[in-house]
Amino acid sequence: MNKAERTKRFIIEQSAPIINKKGMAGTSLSDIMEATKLAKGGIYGNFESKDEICSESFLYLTETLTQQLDRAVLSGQTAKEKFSNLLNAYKGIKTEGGCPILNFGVEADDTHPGMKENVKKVILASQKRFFDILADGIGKKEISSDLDPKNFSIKVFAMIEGAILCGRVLESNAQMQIVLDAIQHEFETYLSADYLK
Amino acid sequence: MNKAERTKRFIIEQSAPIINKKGMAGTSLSDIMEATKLAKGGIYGNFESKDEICSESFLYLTETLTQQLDRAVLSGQTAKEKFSNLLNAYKGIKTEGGCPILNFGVEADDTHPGMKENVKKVILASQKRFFDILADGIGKKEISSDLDPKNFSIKVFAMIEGAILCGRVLESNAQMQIVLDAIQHEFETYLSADYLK
DNA sequence: GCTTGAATAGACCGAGTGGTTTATTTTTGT
DNA sequence: ACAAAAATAAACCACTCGGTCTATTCAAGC
Repeated sequence: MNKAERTKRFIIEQSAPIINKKGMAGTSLSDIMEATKLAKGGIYGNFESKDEICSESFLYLTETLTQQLDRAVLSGQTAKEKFSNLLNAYKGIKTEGGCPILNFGVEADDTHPGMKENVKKVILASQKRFFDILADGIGKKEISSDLDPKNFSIKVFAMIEGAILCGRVLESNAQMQIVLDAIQHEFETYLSADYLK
Repeated sequence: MNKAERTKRFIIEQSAPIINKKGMAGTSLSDIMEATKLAKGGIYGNFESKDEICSESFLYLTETLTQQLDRAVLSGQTAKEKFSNLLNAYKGIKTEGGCPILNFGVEADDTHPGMKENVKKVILASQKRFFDILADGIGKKEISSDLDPKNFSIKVFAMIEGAILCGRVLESNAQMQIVLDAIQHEFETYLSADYLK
């Protein structure tokens, strides 16, 4: 990684949490300059525009998140373990400023069609992460085929994002805990007897 | 309602959907001037600051919403009817720019403590609307006491807000429909036999 | 170790920001 | 109809915005 690449990465690392917190419109170049201690030229030598910094920040944030979640899934053997680990990973995540899907999604939906496409991809990938675990578990008779993996994935993802919102506004993790417990409980009702420890 | 009050209301009516769409930071005075066809003096004669317009816009949006939802609840006799009507009302709502709880909540959480308090109240009131129906239904033996009204309200609200986010970003109502159907179905499993038509 | 090209700081740009003031017009109560 | 009060338009304010440009500094390849 040469100097330019290192600087680019450094700028994104410093900017991403700020943009995630204050929003794209709410973050100014001077915010970024202050966070990076770089002058304007140093920023624009590495990026075309503020928009580009926002895009790459979103990518950076979601990649970090994806890594954590994927690792949690991989650390499980059975579908039950994978699902539970994934759920727990969502609880453990500590992205400064909250979930970037929520933050960027809400801001982009009416104003930034390009960014909306990025968020769209991440939402579908997040739901697919649940879906794959469930579909695989059903295929292996670990999970009852009464469970509709598509609908359940959608429901679980919606619940988690909603709980993140509530958690941020209410300044409490209580509701997230309630939601995750409920999901875990409902999931277990679909487990085949052999897998219910 | 005298002229001043009418003008104030007019400005809020015109501004609220814009702020709901573009966000507080993303909406400029000139946006509001253009929407109202008023000059800057006309705006600042009626409001102290842009912040005040944002606050009153949020109040206006949520009051409108609250009315629709409360009306849906009142139009039902039994807990089952009330709950189903409320769920359906959420589907029918057509607030320009999406749910203000989501929009304002996400933008305010890290930057506007006052606004965050406003959103907090509306979230709790929204959850309470579900809670009251459920608690009442349980009291009247219409709903099984196996259902925890507090946890279920939280779960349902989170799911709906998450589904709104997905609907906006994915530009489709499909996920909202899936989520509402799932809630309705789960709710019905708790209905006492007498009330299951 | 020098040359070359990349990286940087900071002055500068025009446009737009939220907000104020003033002079004028419009509405209102009598 | 008229006087008082409210409402308005628009010029004006200082400041910040995103973005450009140039002169200088830096780091790397030979």
